[in-house]
Amino acid sequence: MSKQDGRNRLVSDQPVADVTATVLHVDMDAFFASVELLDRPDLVGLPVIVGHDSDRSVVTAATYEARKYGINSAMPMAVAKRRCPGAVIVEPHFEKYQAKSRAVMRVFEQFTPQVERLGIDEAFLDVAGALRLYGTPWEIGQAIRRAVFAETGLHCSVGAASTKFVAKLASSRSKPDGLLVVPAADTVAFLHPQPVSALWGVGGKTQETLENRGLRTVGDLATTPLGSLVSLLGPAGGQRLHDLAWGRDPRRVDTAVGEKSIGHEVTFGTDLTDRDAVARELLRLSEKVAVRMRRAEVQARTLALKVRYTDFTTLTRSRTLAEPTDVARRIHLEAVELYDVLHKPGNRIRLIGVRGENLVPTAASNALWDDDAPWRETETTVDAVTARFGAGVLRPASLVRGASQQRPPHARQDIG
DNA sequence: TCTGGGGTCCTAGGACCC
DNA sequence: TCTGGGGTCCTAGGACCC
Repeated sequence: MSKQDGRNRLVSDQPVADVTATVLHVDMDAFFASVELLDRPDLVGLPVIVGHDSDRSVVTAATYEARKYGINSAMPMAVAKRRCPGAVIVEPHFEKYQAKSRAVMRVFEQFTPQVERLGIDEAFLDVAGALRLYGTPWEIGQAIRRAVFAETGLHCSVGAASTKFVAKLASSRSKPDGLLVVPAADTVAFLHPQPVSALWGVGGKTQETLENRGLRTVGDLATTPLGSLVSLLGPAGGQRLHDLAWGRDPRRVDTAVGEKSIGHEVTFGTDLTDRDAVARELLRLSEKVAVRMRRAEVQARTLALKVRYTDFTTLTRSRTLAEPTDVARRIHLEAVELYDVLHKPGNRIRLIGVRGENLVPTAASNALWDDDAPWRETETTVDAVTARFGAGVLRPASLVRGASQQRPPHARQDIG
């Protein structure tokens, strides 16, 4: 069974026979920092911080040795350096993390195709169909941890439960390098002593709201009438927290979760005041966004601009287009127009960002003007195009290769 | 202590339509 | 002349997560 160890972890260090905890959450331990240590074995055992060593940056990741000094990710680098002046600061290498991430995900897929990636260094696995082949969730969890280490040299922690949320909480309680199985029957007993901040979606603000009402543990939330939680947190938030407090989490492991938006943003080393300098940055960001959208074969129906001023005031402005786009110049044009409405001489811009939202698959609309794709006039394509742009678009001229680069004329008019 | 960059989800108000 | 309710879309802001 599970037990608390000297480091305040909860771990299942002996085999657990349970077969109800078929949702696994695997979370890499101090992922970015651990990847860096693979190339720098001389730093093992030292407090290491991954991040840019500059005024305006924050900690991206920290080894457990650094965390002993109270250093956490998202903490301002200046604060981290003050807390541990001897810490070694290492520049991040995201391509390296991406590569390791792919290697780790491939290990997961050896155990089950039911893998839902969650960010770069975690995943949910539904192992219900793998029990016959690989044994109990406990045995599968241990096998995964061994295989990940053998394949990548990295440690991970595994939580096993009957729902996603409890599995995720279990992995976090078993860190680092642990495994915790929470059988379905033990769920409520496991949850109720936890602090409210253990619940998914309870951050600093919500925690404060709840504690002001005397609600400190998950058990407190569970015994609070649903109506009280709803009036405190809104209909969705109240219902969700009440459900989670009783271990109810209807979300299934979903292998096909696609991106809902694609964006890039940048914080300047020195604030910008010049409108044209901002416009140039917007072009750079627009190009990055466009490239990623084309790679993902999606287009954005809505474009959003984000601006943060010196005093940290943050504004967003967005516009929904008459037809979706993945073209950098077009994204840039909209972003600059949105910015020009806000621009005032003397404004000091700390951050600027561009994001494409309301993503739609590229195929149907692009078939009209994509020179690389041979035009195939099928009934379904015609129907799809007609539904989107109206019948007038499908004039013979627009079907000629070469002329196809032109957008349907009327699609231009009602933009903006 | 002074706050990155990638995202998701929720709320609320207004427009618009039936 | 004054006034309904529901549904959907759009926009802006904020909390939260990794």
